[in-house]
Amino acid sequence: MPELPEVEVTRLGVVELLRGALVHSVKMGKPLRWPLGARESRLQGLQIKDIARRGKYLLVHCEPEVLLVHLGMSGSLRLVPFGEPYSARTHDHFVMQTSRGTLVLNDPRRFGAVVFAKNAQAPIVKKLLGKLGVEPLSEDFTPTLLYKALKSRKTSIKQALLGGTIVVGVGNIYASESLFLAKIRPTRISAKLTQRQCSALCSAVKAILSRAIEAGGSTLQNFSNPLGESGYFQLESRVYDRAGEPCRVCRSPIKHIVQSNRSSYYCAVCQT
DNA sequence: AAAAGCCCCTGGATGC
DNA sequence: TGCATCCAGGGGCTTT
Repeated sequence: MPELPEVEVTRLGVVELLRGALVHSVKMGKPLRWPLGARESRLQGLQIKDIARRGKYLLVHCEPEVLLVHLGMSGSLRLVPFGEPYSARTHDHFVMQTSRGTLVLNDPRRFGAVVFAKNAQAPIVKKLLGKLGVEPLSEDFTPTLLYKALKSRKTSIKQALLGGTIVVGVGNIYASESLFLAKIRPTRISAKLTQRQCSALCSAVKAILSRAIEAGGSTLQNFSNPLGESGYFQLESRVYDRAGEPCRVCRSPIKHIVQSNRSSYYCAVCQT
C-alpha cells in the first residue's frame, strides 16, 4: 500500500497530535523486518518532538533518540486518541501508548519495521537512510540531476526510478503512472533518456506524487489515514492495473509486462 | 559502481 | 468446500 504519498498522509495524520506526547509504554508483537534494537522499556519517558519523513521512512524524533518506522508492503498506522479504548486487532505488531493516544502499527506481512536509534548519527540510521536519493518533491530533484544520474545507468528507467538511489518514494504504482504522464516506456534504457524526457519525467513525478498526497493517498484498496478517516476520493489510475483496458488518452489497450518481478503497465501508443 | 536475484511474510483471488 | 498456485504497494543483502 504505502508509497511516498501514503507515508506522507500517514505522517500528516499523526504529527499534530503526537508532537509533545510522552511515551508511556511500548509493546512489540510478532517480529517485524528488524528487531526494535532496544528494550521496549528504553522508550518509556521519551517525548516526541516531531515526526518527519525521509523517502518511505517515518522519523519519530525524540531528541536525541529517533524511531524509524517503515510500513513495508502492508503496514499502516492508526492512532487511537487518548481516552478512547485501544482494542487489539490481528497483526498489530507495535503498540505505543503515549500521553496523547496509542500509536499502532498493523502489518500483516511484517515487511515493515520500527527501529530505535540513540540519535540521528547512529550507524543504523546511516545504514538505512545513507544511500537514499533526493526527495522528489524538493528543489533538489531537478531535470539536470535526473539526467546526470541516469547517464551511467544501463537498466530500464522503471527500475532506476524504483531503485531509490536517484530519487526516493516512487513505488511501483506511481512509477508506471509517472512514466505514462511523461510519455516514456518503462523499458527505455535509462541512459537513453533525452534531457527533454528527463524534464518531463521530473515534472511528472512531482505532479503525480503531490496530487496523490492532496487526494489523501491513493491506493488500489481504500486507504484511510491514521485516525481512520476515509472519504478520500480514489485517484484514477491511468495505467496501473489496467491491463487490456483502453488507454484514457488514445483508447488502445494498456500493456502489462514484468520487470524484475514487478508489474509494469504502459500504453504502447502514447509512450515511446 | 551498478545490476540482478533472493528473501522476508500473510492473505486474497483464481482455478481445479 | 478444499486445496494448490499465483500475486501483491518494499527494500536490504549477497553475488556477479
